[in-house]
Amino acid sequence: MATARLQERYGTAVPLRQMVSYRLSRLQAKLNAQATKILKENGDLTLMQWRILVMLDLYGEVTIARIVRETEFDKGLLSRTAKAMVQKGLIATKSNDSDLRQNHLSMTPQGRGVFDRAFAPMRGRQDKLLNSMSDEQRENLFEAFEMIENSLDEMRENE
Amino acid sequence: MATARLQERYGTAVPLRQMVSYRLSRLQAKLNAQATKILKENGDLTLMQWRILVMLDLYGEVTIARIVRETEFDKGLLSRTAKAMVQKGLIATKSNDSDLRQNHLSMTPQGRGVFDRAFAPMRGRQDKLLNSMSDEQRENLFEAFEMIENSLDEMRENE
DNA sequence: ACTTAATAGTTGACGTATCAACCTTTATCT
DNA sequence: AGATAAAGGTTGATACGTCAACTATTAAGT
Repeated sequence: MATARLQERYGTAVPLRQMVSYRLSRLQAKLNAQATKILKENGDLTLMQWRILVMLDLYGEVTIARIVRETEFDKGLLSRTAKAMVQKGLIATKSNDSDLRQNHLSMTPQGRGVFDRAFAPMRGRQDKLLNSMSDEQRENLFEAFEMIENSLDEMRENE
Repeated sequence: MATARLQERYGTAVPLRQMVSYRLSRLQAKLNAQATKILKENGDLTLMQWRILVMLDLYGEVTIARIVRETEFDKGLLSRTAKAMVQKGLIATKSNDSDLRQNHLSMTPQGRGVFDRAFAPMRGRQDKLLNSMSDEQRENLFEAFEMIENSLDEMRENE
């Protein structure tokens, strides 16, 4: 493989369009920028703050460890973000008597208000993104995500 | 992922699996981590350094502005990365007499050597990722990327 | 029971990405 | 030509993500 590439080699690499990692990182950067902007304009949340609120909306009350298990976000980042959210009055913490390590997070009414305000535009943008494709395409896309992720997880194990 | 745990949903939100932005950012984080590791072990490049080398391999000689146009990477980041690569002897710069603003980047032989060494493992991982799906699935995936990106670009225009 | 391992969470260090300000040089407009 | 805008590139401030070290608490192993 490397030997076949010894001469003229402009374009020996895969074309840009087909570079998975690059394509994804570019797409993700755009999604990120858009979400960040919408959130800033609708309650001034950061993306990670929004994500924590989503978890609280989904599960009602969660620990940081649970969020880590569900999402694989970094626990350090989560810890810092949660701290800031408590200071802003968006969430409350409650320690668990039967396990003193745990710290349960929950939305405050104010947090709920901010979440509700950001929800519609965030949902709207997601729908716009997905509405450009058919149900089947959408399902295929999520399947592809899973396949790639699985294959990444596998590679990580075999080393 | 923990599917059994996902039952107790009282949120208004979409289930996690279907949150495009979240799914993509997680996938991208994993791809990123893997690539970073491979590059570190095969010549000690950073991801951005690798990407610049890929551009040089594809196009022979490029300016930063050209890379920005092709990839939409941040020009500040590119500038800094290129500077570091010159110091490491991976690339050379040559100013253009007919336009003194421009600065053309090209690979040094050493840069070529490093690129060649990293190429096989990087290509291998990409193939592994894509080989887990059929040609059709693969094509659909890239199409989906394009659709989402287009719909993002559109939204950005309409505001 | 007691030692060791695992889990929950916090913190600091560091690299990377993003954004805006700025300087130069070239294009455009009148 | 002269003024203004646009393009190429650099730099600084700042936010974000990642990793590892560390404390406290609980679970497991023998």
